[in-house]
Amino acid sequence: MATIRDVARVAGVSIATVSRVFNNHTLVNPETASRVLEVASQLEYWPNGAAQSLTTRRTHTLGVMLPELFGEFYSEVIRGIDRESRAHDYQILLSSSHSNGEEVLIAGRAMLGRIDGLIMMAPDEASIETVERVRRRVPVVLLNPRIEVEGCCSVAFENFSGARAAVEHLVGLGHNDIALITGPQGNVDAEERARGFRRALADAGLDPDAALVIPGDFRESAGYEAGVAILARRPRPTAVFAANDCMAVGLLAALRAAGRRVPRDIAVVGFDDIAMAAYLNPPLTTVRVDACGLGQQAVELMMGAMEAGATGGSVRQLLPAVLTVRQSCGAASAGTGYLEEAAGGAGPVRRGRK
Amino acid sequence: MATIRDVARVAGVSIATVSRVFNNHTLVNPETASRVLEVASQLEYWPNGAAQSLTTRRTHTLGVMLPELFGEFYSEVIRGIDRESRAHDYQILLSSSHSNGEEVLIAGRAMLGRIDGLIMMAPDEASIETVERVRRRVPVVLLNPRIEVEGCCSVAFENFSGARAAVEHLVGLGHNDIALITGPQGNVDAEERARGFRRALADAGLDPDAALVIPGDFRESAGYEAGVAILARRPRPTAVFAANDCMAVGLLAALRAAGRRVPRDIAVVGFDDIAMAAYLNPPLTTVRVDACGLGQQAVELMMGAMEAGATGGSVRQLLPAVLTVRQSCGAASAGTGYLEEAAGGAGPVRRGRK
DNA sequence: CGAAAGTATGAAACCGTTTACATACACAGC
DNA sequence: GCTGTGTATGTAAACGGTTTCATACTTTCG
Repeated sequence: MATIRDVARVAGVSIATVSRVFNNHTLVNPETASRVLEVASQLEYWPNGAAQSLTTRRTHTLGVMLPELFGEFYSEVIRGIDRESRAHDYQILLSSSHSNGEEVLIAGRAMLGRIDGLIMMAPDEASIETVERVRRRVPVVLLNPRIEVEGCCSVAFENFSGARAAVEHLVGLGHNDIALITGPQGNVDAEERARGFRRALADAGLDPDAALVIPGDFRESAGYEAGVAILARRPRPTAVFAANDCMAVGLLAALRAAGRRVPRDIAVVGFDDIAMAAYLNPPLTTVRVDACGLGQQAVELMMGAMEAGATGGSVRQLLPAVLTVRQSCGAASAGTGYLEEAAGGAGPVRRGRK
Repeated sequence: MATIRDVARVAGVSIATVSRVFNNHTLVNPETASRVLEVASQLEYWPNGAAQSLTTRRTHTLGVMLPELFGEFYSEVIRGIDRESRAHDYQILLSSSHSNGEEVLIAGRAMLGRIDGLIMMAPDEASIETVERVRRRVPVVLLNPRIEVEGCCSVAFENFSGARAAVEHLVGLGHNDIALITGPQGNVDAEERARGFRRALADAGLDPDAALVIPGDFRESAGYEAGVAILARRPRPTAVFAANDCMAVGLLAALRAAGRRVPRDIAVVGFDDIAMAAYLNPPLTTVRVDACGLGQQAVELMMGAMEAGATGGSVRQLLPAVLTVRQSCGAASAGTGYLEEAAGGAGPVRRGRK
């Protein structure tokens, strides 16, 4: 509760001097300084953050806005952001699970004056107004943006080429009736992955429009239901590409419940490479994206943008999405997925920085 | 960049009126109000958060401090905090991965004046000073505290009884040579779980000191190494209790790599019930704790504490830890763990709120 | 010895809000 | 025509810091 004034009074100096001591700005008499420090610690004086950022216009805080905080992917992103922010001495102000543009606007408003920059995940049309308004005061970095915004940096995954590689792999294994379980409509990642799926089929001389496409929503339950639908289909597809791993998990469960063997009866490929993918039965072939790295990249771009101020251009960055072959696609001949990766005596692998 | 003064000037009113319009405080002439609103939107005026919290002394932000942001457990906790905060219109200021007391203190200092309350995870001796200092200004809620702090609410899991139930279950299945893989030294959860382990053995007439205890650190790799050590032991334990699921995952991998079957050769029980536990091969018997619920509870206690101000007592809350029997312990006779839970046509279960 | 340069500190303006208090006006009741 | 009551708005003082500029006191040096 002690303010800078209290410290000044007790120490017998002016508030300017106290401020100088705490920001070791200009040279202060060492004797005075130690006296001030002494009094400050006695009074348990801690500078008030709000007041500081009001005058300095710096908050040492990064705003983070997510559409939802659901599933492992998002928490990995946050972990990446958090880790990198800490390295740069920034804290993060989190606001998530906004379902519509109005909410996003309110959240953005609440952040204003409290952040030095904003990292926004998967902005869509509804949140574009917020982005524009925030952008006029602090730098904004977009994660997997649906639409690029003039003057904003962005980081995204190579969803398209990742999905294409996955489906090409299935085609290469001899499959020519491949089903797709899509992500939620309107989701960029989902759409890009669907586009990659179609392109791979087309490139292989197959008709994308003839393929079975089941709408999903990135959740496990959607995968389960899709599995039921796929099993009912005649002729039955010989392979399925799920637009994310969560749905692949549900799909595997549905197939198992029906007594089908994977990959013998049906091959399955997912997307994301979540932590449990390697532990599934069978280990899931999927496309690996480094969610944590995405967050880190975003922070690094942000640091650059803050340094450059309004003069900096807007960097667009693409992070790789790499096909990771395990057993659910039927390509791997031996090993257990987990062991393959863990082998070498070094113990289990961890997905770490970069 | 427009301030309240700009709006006032253009609209031809005083700043007080503008402020009143935005806080729809006392009655303002509707005509004046709409004019102010009009000007404000034209000027893209957004109130400055830092300035607001300086005068009102409310930030609508909760501080969250974690020792590390690693593994699914923590991200679940954050999700719970985030979700509940949003419901109460609070944002969260996150600061994590502090390795020593000094860092915690700095982080706490940076938060001061920016938060209305602090939720601190797993505080130890090193961070106690920070807690004490913060506590003098805003309410503090402790998560799984190593030491209770006078005047702080806290939420924790019933680690002790959960672990005891797990080990009792193994004993009930006929095991009398049970090994323990511990968590990191100094971690409360780890120690409580170890205590539950010993108690269960003692209650069953077995000597806790005779049991094989392997020090771990909650990471997968520690579980793997522990597995190797356990297999080398003669006579070989017939069951293992891992202090968390991550280590159980590593353990299972080590056992599989050595060609041992679980639970036929060795029974395994974990703790936490992370998402992948039900998907492991075999599905992992473990003790379920609701990490997300922990976060939510913390926020609810915080809301109460903020309302009560300094007058409120300090609530201590315990959340249940429930044994969840799957197949790795050898008790379940049929089903696949996943299917058992997912059965009923309702699709896969999700761990949701409460 | 006096001017110039350097060091240590204080006074006061400012950051962008909220809010207690004062003021101004309109209208009712006597 | 006063006084009393509402309503609508303005003035100015906080809130807790940072920072520019001014001031006072030492040194240094020609």
